[in-house]
Amino acid sequence: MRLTKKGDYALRAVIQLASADGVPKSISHLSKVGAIPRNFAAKILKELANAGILKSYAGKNGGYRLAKSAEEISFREIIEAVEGPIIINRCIEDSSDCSRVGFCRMYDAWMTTQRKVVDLLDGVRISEIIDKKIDTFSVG
Amino acid sequence: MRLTKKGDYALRAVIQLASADGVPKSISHLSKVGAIPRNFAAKILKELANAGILKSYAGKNGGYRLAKSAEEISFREIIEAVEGPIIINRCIEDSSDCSRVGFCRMYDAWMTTQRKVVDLLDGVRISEIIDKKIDTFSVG
DNA sequence: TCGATTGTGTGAATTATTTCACACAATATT
DNA sequence: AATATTGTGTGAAATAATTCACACAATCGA
Repeated sequence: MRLTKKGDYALRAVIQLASADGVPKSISHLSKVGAIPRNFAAKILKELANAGILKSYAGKNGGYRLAKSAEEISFREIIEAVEGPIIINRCIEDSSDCSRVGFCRMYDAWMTTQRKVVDLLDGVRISEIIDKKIDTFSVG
Repeated sequence: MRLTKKGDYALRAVIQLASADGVPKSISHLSKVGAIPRNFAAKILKELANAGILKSYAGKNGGYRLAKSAEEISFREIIEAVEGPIIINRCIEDSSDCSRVGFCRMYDAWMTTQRKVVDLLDGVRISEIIDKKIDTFSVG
């Protein structure tokens, strides 16, 4: 019932890039400034790019930048990109996993709760974080 | 970002007991009917009792029953009883864990989101599940 | 072409979760 | 009181998930 470090790292990186004005930032830089282990950062950034949140540029002066505007990127999108779909209870994901299919009275309740939580996280946009400018500088 | 099996099991047991009209049900029975490994069930039920959600009765014909009404028991309460406090992001729980304390722009956003999620889960009451009577019988 | 950069795949280390065993304490029924 | 039944508490084995390192391939810019 908590965000993994991977998800946290992903958020940090995206926040960082949202403040970069479209200039690509390298894995090493994002790793350093976000306190993310280098190779783990590489894997995470790659996944964010696969999800269409970031865009990668290879070669010198390359790196990652946002693939769309900060208004269009939500907490949910980032979290799901690296952690997989937000599934509040397994039974929603794969009911074959549950021997009680068909007569479990919890299913509807979970479906409803699930949707509410996802909507909630979908409502939190990266732009909201960025707008709260803090003079201390950088690190998302 | 998902409920553990332990939390799921806890919910099942409570739902089951909420339909038992105050008659104590044994660990073995709850284990069987809820498809919960026996000793794991014992541990979970004990924790629910410690949290004041259930009440235990030793001896023959003993077992567990609700300690209060189904209206007073929420998803949040049950989940927190067995999984510990719902902490959506570690930094909220223990900021010393984060090297970025003081200049991280995410903290406020997490605090707000955290509160919303907890409120949401607190709003889901066991009675809601029970009220949706299903003829198929039992197992929460 | 050279050097800096990203992409990929494997797997190990670490941590968390899940499961269970075992010995003991408490209670109710007879 | 005896006995069967229930819960209590500790801990540890088994599994699964998470986190990260390493090595090398591919790509771009100058």
